[in-house]
Amino acid sequence: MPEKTYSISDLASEFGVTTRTIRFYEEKGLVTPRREGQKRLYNQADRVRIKLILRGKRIGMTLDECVEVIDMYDPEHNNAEQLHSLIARVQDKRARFEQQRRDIDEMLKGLDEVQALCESALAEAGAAN
DNA sequence: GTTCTTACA
DNA sequence: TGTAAGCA
Repeated sequence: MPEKTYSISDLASEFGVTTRTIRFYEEKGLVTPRREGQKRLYNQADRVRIKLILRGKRIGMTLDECVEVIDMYDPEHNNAEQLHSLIARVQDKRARFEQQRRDIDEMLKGLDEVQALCESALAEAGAAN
């Protein structure tokens, strides 16, 4: 039987993105839906690809990284390469995010200090007047 | 009503 | 990516 297809709005609503987003991904070469005249027709593979791209984006991967990983798909050989590559990226992301968290904690600490200084200065001013 | 392209923010 | 214009 013929493969199920989807319109751009079908996928947009399913994944909670706008049609603009999907067309944008196409411009970037992340997906290449077949055309029926002018209309884009997405097949199951296109659908999965978009789903994977959005998943990658959620974990901090750039669109380019998503494509790199997705295009490594190689079921003929376990996908070992792709999986190892993905694991490496995940570890890298984790390290970066943890560093960012430390940086933010430091800034928060700095804010606490400044705020405390300001408040004590106000308290003294109030006591003097 | 839905999708498309193009262009600007 | 959002938004808008002008088509089909």
